[in-house]
Amino acid sequence: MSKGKMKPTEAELDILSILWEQGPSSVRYVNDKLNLARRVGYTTTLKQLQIMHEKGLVSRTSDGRTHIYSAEEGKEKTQKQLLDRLLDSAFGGSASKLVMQVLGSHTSSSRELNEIKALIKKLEEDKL
Amino acid sequence: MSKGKMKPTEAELDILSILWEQGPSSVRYVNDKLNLARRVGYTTTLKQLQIMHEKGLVSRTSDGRTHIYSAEEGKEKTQKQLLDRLLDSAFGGSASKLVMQVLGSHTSSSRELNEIKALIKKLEEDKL
DNA sequence: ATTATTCTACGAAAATAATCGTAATAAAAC
DNA sequence: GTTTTATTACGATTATTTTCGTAGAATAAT
Repeated sequence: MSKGKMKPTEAELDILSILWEQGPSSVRYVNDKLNLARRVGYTTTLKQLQIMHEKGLVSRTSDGRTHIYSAEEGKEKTQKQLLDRLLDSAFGGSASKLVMQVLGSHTSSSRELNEIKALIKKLEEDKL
Repeated sequence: MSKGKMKPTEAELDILSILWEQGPSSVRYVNDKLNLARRVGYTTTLKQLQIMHEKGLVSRTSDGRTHIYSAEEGKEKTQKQLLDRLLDSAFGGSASKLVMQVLGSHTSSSRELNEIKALIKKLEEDKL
């Protein structure tokens, strides 16, 4: 199963988020976390993780009888992949359009805005 | 069919992009455009547009026998909806994280960067 | 006016995603 | 040691999305 550009589905992304936040986790843990947001059966989560394992989205080790799953791709890589998809499909490839959109409709702290400004400055300098 | 928060699927988004760019279009036109990127049968596109019409994603008028479809929701509203979804599912709700990601991995022109800077400045002023 | 082309409508198949039930087994509790 | 609980494996079902074939009607071409 080549670790190629596998695009996670919605449900898979929910699970990946948990693994990113928590690190290696058991099915039980992931399922409990999922159930904070919506009702999902244990075997559903189990099956999802098994499928994700086949796809190479997660790896797993054994702790006694139970399996411990970890996100295989880093958070950043997957985020980039999803962003690229959206950028392409909904924003005609214009990163700045996307940025304007999201900055305009979500509040960011001064600290966050400063970070963004710093990045822009860096980008401008690199351009010279 | 209430015009509520209908989330377009991938294939629907492809079509909406075309309608956004081109404005009101016939099935033939949309299908031709789609086929520049991938092979899709005419009746597939037709059916998609019919379904989107039922969902209220597009409206249509008649030009003789042929139907002319238009995107019902503005581009911006749909973009925001999709961004919100991604922001939530993959970026834990942090707009700045998303912005940093996308700015860091896609080139933007000086002009675009200036626009973004201007927006940030405005946001900072509003904050006072 | 006959034939070919171009539409829409509609059903249904194929593909993909998500859910769960049951069985087997291991571990834990009693 | 027997019963209860927890875990994996796996098939099957359901739901959703995508695709297309066929039929019938309107238009265009010959």
